Amino acid sequence: MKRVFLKDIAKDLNVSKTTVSLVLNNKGDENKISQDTQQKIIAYAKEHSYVPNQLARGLSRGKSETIGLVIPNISDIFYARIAGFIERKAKKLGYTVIFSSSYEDPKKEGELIQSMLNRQVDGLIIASTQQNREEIQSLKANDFPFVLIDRHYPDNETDYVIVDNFEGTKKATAHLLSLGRRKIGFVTLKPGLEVIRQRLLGYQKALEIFGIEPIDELVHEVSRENYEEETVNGIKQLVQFPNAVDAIVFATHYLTAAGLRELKRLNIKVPQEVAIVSFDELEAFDLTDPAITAVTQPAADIGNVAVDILMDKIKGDAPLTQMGRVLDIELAIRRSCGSV
Amino acid sequence: MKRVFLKDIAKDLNVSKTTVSLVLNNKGDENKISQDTQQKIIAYAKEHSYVPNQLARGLSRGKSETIGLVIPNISDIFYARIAGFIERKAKKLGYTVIFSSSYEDPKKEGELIQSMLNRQVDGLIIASTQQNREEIQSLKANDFPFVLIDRHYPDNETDYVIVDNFEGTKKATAHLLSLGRRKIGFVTLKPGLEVIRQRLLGYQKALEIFGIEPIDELVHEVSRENYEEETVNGIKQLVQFPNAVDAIVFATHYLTAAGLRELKRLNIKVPQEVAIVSFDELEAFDLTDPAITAVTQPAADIGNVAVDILMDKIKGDAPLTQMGRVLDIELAIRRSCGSV
DNA sequence: CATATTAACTAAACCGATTTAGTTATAAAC
DNA sequence: GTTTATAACTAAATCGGTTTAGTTAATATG
Repeated sequence: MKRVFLKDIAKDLNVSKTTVSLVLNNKGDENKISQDTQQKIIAYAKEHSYVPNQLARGLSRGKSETIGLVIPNISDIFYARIAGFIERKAKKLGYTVIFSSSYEDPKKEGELIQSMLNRQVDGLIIASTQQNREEIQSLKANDFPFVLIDRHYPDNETDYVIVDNFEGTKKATAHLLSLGRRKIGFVTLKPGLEVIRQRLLGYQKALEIFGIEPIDELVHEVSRENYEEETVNGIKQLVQFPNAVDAIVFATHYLTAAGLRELKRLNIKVPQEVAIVSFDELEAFDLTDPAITAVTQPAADIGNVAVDILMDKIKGDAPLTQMGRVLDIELAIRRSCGSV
Repeated sequence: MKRVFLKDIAKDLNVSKTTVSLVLNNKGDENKISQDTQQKIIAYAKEHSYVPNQLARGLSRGKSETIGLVIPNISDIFYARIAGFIERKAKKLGYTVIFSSSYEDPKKEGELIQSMLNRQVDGLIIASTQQNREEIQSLKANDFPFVLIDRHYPDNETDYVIVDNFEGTKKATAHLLSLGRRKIGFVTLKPGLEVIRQRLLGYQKALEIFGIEPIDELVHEVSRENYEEETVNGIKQLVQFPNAVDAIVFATHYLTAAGLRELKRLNIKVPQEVAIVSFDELEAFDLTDPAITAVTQPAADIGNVAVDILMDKIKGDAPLTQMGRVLDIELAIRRSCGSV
């Protein structure tokens, strides 16, 4: 039951640590260790269930077989799903994942990245607050393997895997417009994130395509910290504005949930009076009353592609060019937009 | 920009590694290092943004300031929420969290635990598949710090933080009964997990209290791998059984979602024809049609208490007795049970 | 003035692996 | 019968810290 180390195996079998290490790392043959000795060592290791100390191994090899995941919030189902795919794929490749949530705090994000570097992660996957250009650039300058997901620095040449946010809200808004809605509100987060800006632009683009004059008051921006209350206020304004909206696009799943909650409280019929569409979704959005039309994000692809790219980087056989991958999003059409 | 090590600081300042190490670990005073020297070292370290290599430190100290989290599935919002609280609290205490999902595979769970031990985690938080009694017992035998969450081995004396599953379904079922429902179905997972057994027992207990004869056919057990299809079948059976049910209790959030989906497809009015109650919930359960009455689990408490107990263990100042904490659950009453 | 004490350090072992640069004994080549 | 090659190993350095057991010089004590 007591732990056994390389040293112990070596001593007990009267061979050197070197030999044991080579054999257990499958380098026995190439180092011409006799089959006999190899068998002995392997058998002994198995019997005593030897497992190498990863700290020691990591220290001496200069790598840890660990990748770091820095996201805004592991409790957000969107990131939780991505984390699941990343973990599964990483594990398959022999890597362990350590994660930390930044809660959208750039300072904290910087610390987390540092702390992961101290822990000698071999690579990083980051859904950045996008306020850490320095930090990211320094990673790049040091040729440290990393991939940005969900959010990237558009003018920074890095590897990234994101979704087409612009196209997402454009598609969503256009769908509402094509169904005859004309006064379309947009409930979103206060500016700061490029993804949020893209979603706004997509919304505006759709209006433009349909020849609708955008009205500033129809765009309601809430703070992340106090989004529930502010969304409530936003909805109240949007539905009583001199010319009230006949549809609302929400920029995130939680804004949608908060918004729909308030619409119900106000007894506003969805979609008859106000149709709604959500960017991103929660798991029960097909069961809500009404079921919510939503832009769905390919969490599996984001996670898998990110790990793929990162592994290329870590292995060093990555193409020299930085790789940006913009994944398509889909619009899951349900009752809340009034078309079904 | 280039990394600096203890050695470098020592050389540049003409002091020994020992002195530098002591000072940077706040042991300067107790080792009577002069204020002068301390200032010099601290200034130098800050200027060159020295950060210790955690692998080296971990190796030599025999601990890693890392805790391992083994859960069934990080993408399940229930575990994702718990993970968030664990991470936040752990971080505050200077610990990093590494996580892995077992996907309910006991073998995999065992490997994950091993792999975390190799990585020299200082402690483990495990939501076990409950098929690894050996592994857990061995942890305990070796006095390795760990806490079970969500699921525990009832006859194994370990620390754990769980919720009162029995009371949960009992409360839920009793609520339906008190509203006059008499034919109550139970859609649950195939046996295997103690938590699932407890939920079944709670359901049965409530029936017993109300003097209702339990009917085997009203309990429908589905496999985890194929739960969607089997839940669909289960619902079909439950509503057409010679004497069809007037209510259904679901044992997990995803069974509820699948079940409600099917009830809607069958155009069965909820709660008029069939009332439903869920054990555990999804984020939009208050927005579904109808809003779903659910037993809510205190994810924050589970996470926080688990970390508290684990830290006591790690610090070694834990009470010698094993600590079991059974947290209360609440019933969030919404429209699906027909009372509102 | 010899001895004990203390302040301010440091050399070197150690944690548990990996890896480089050899060594030794035997077999093959000339 | 040397020399060369090869098979089968191993000693020791290394990774970057922590920590134990001293050392040295200055000061205090009797």
